Amino acid sequence: MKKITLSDLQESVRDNSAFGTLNDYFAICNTFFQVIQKEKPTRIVSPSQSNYIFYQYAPSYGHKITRPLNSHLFFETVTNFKDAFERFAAFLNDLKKHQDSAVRRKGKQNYIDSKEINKVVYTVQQSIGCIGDSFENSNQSRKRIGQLFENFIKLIIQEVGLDCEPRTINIPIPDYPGYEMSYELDLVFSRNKAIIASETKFIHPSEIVGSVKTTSKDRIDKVFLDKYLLTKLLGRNIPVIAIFLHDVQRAKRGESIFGINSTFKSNHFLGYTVALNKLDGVYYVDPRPEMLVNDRLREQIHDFQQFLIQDLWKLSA
DNA sequence: CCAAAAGAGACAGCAACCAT
DNA sequence: ATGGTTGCTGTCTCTTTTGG
Repeated sequence: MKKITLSDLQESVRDNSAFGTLNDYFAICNTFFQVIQKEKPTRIVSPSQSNYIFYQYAPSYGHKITRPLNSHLFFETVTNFKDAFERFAAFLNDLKKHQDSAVRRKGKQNYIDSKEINKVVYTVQQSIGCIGDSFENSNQSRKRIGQLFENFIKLIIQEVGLDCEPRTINIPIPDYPGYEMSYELDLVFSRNKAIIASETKFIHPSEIVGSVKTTSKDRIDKVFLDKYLLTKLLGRNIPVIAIFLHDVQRAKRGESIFGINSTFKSNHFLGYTVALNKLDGVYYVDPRPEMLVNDRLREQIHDFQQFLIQDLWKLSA
């Protein structure tokens, strides 16, 4: 059998046809751990925040450094991850069967309390991110990582039984007859199966718009603007939610190149909330500590697991 | 008052999609 | 095919705020 290397994984990330099912995501992550175990890249603990670590790849990959990984969420070992992914898949199956948040009453409370859903999603996506960080062409990697995260979330939402697809809609511009804006939406989802296929250029009242990005950064503005524009130009309230993986990046901190920076602009977030509109849900797989501490932020920002178990069902009820 | 941290903005190159 | 538009994200740099 051929030995699997990091460049094989790079190949997979570049392959646009390689991620049609959740199992494809399991497979690449699982393989990533095998490669890590074999090639043993240097593991570095961030001096500025000790729960974040980096891997540094071998000389043959240019000593490239991965993105920061939150060790509270990242599994790091093959067996732990394998078991956790199986529990994750089984839980999605339960959600699909019951079609509401009631599963939490059926002996699943321990699993829910463990917050393992966030860990599985985080580990899968960050392992893909780490593979991307070994690319020669970093911009190609960024593009693919963003696409793969969007696709991953789409598959999860589909897996619990909803319709969910990216969509480009045309919004008519009032006062300018014949003119319309073309507007790309990351995800549109609904429990109302039949309706979606028929109205692909518009948003049906039962549908929710989801914006999916790995970090909010300066693009948080766009999410608020989406809600504002869609609601204003379509003449009715359009529910818009946002799903982010995290909001940290590596940064030089004094002498060290292994520092951590937050990329979440909390004051802009609150400013947009007041001046434009409140979003219908903001979810992080790896929330920043301030989001859980600050009362204003805590009202609006929750973790991804809560979206999947509770809010998704309330929103689309 | 100064150093460090946080905030904000700019940028890179690629990809997807669409109209022509 | 071609060109225009929109979108992707990690890092660098510059500015502002913080805290001792």
